[in-house]
Amino acid sequence: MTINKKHVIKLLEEIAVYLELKGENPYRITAYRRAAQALEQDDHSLDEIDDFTKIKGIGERTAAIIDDYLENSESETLQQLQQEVPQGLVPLLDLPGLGGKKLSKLYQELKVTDAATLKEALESGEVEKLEGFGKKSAEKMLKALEDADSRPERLPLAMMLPLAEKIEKYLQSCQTFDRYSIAGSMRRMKETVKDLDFIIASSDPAKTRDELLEYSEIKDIVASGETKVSIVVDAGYEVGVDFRIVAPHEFASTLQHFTGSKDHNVTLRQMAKEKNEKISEYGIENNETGEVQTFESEKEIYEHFGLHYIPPEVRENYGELDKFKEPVRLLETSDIRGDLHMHSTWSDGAQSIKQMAEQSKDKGYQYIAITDHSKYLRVANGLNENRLRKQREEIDKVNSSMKDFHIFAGIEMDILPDASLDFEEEFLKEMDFVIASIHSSFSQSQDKIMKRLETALECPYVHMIAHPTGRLIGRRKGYDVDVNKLITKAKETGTILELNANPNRLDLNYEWLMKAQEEGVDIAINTDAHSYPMLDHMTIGAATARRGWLRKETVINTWTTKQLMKKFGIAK
DNA sequence: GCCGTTTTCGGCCCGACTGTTTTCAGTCG
Repeated sequence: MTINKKHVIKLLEEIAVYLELKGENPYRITAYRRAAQALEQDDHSLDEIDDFTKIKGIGERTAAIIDDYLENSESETLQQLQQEVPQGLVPLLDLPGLGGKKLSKLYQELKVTDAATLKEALESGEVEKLEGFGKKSAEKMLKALEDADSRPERLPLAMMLPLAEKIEKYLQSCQTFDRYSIAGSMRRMKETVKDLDFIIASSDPAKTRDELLEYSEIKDIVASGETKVSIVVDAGYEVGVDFRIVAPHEFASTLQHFTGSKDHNVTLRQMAKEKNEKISEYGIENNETGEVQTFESEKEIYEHFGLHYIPPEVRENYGELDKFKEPVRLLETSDIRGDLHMHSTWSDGAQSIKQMAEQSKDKGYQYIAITDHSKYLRVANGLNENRLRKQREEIDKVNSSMKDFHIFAGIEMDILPDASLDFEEEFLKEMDFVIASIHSSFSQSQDKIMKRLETALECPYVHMIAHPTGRLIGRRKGYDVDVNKLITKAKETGTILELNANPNRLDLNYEWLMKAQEEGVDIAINTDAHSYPMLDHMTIGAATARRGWLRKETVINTWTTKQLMKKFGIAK
C-alpha cells in the first residue's frame, strides 16, 4: 500500500479517538486532532514534506509517529493503543451523551467492551448505579442502542432539500418576524444533512415561538423556549428542526455561528482570542472593556478579522480563514452560460428538445447540449446512429428558430462492460459533443473499470466523462474508480470531467474537484436533467463547486458559445 | 502534545444544555 496524506490524517485522528477512550489529557487529544488538521491544510503532498515539525501544529512526537508509519506502513503507536483499548468501544462514541470519559469509565468499572456488553450492563441496571450516570441517561443509551440500525445518522441532501423548502415557505407566511435564514450544514450544502437549523430575528420571541408551534407538520415538540424551538417533523423519515430566535441586532452573529462548521468557528475563535476578543453567537466581545459589538451582516464579521466574505459552502476549515485574507473569486451560479448534459423525449427525458431549449434560454443561458442515451441503454430508449442523425435534423430546425441561443447536438454514450464504446469513431466525428459514461457492470474490479474509463479518455472524439464515480449519495457507493489516475489521465488527454449537479450524485465530490482543479483539469457542471424542473439543480452544482473552491475559469460552461465550439472542434 | 516579541512552563475555544447535582462535569455543536 502506498501511504498518502489521507492515510496519515486518518492515523492521527484514530490515535486521538483511542486516547479519548483511555481518558487521556484532553489537550493531548486535541493536539493530535490539530496535527491532523494542520496536515490537511498544508498544500504540499507527502513526498514534498521532508520535515513534518516545520508544519505548525506538528511537534517532535507526532512527527516521529508519522515517520514510523511512513517507513513501516503501520504505526506502532496505534497498534499499542489498539491492544490497550478494545476496538468495539470506538463506535459507541457515537451514542448520544457518551463521550470518551464516560465510555472509559464504563470500560474500566463495568468491563464494557462493545455494544453487546454495554446493552447487558444497561439492562442489568449496573450503569445507572455508577457515579455520573443515572436512570435517564441509561434509558437514553438503551434506546439509542436499539435504534442504532433503524435510521442513518445523516440523510442525503436530495432528501432534505424539499423539506427545507417546505419549512421556508411556512416561515415566509409568518407574521411575527420578517428576517430568517437557513443555517447549519444545509446552508453549507453538505452532501448529507443531519437536521435543519433556522435562525429567526424577532422582536417578540414569545409570539414567534407560538407562531412556529402552529406549523402543521409537527410530530413532536422537543423544546419550546423563547430562544429555541426544537421540533421533530415526519417527512417519511424523522427529522429534527431547530429554530433559534434572536434579537434583530444579533441576527448576523447567530447566523454565522450556527452555519458553522464547528471547525471553522473554532479557528475563528482562536483568531478572536489573538485580538483579545471573544466571539460567540451574540457578537464579538472585547475582553478589556466587556463591550459586545454586533454586526449588520456576516460580511462585516469577516471584515472585522481582516478577511473577505467567506461563502457558507467554503466554511469547513480547509484553510479558508487564511486564503480569504486575499480576495478569492469562486464560481457563482450567475457565471454559468449553459448546461451540457440533459435528456429529451428522444430517450428517457420528459420534455422535447424545443421545450428544454426554451426553458434554458429563459434561465438566461446561451447554449445547451442535448445528450440523450446511446443504443446500449435499451431501458432508456437509447439512440442508434440513424435516430441520432434524425435528431440532429430536429436540433438544426430548433436552432434556426431561436435567436441568440445554440443547441449542441450531443450524445451520452455508454462505455460497455467489455471496455468498448457504443459507437465507432467514424460516427462519433459527426457529433458536436460526446459524453462517455458507465451505466452497467458496476461491480467490476478497479482494473476493469479503469480500463473502461481509459478507453473513453483516449478516444479523441470523447469530450467529457459524466458522473465519473457513479455514486448515489446514501444509496450506492459507485464503481471502483482510481480517481487520482482518472484526473491525471483527463489532464493528459484534455478530457473534461463532470460535476453532476443532481443532488443525489454530486459527482465528482468536492474533494476530488479540488484535486482536479489543482491538476488543471477542465470541469463542466451539468444537471443531467430528465425534465425541465431538474435544470434548477444548477444552483446545487454551483454550491458544490464552491465547496471544491472552483474558480470560474476552471468551469467550461462559463465560456461563450464561440469558445466552446473551438474547444469541441466544431468549425463554423 | 504543542507552542512561545509575556519563550522551557502554563496555557490551550465558547456557550448552552443535560443529568446529576446542590455547584458542576461531561457532552455537544
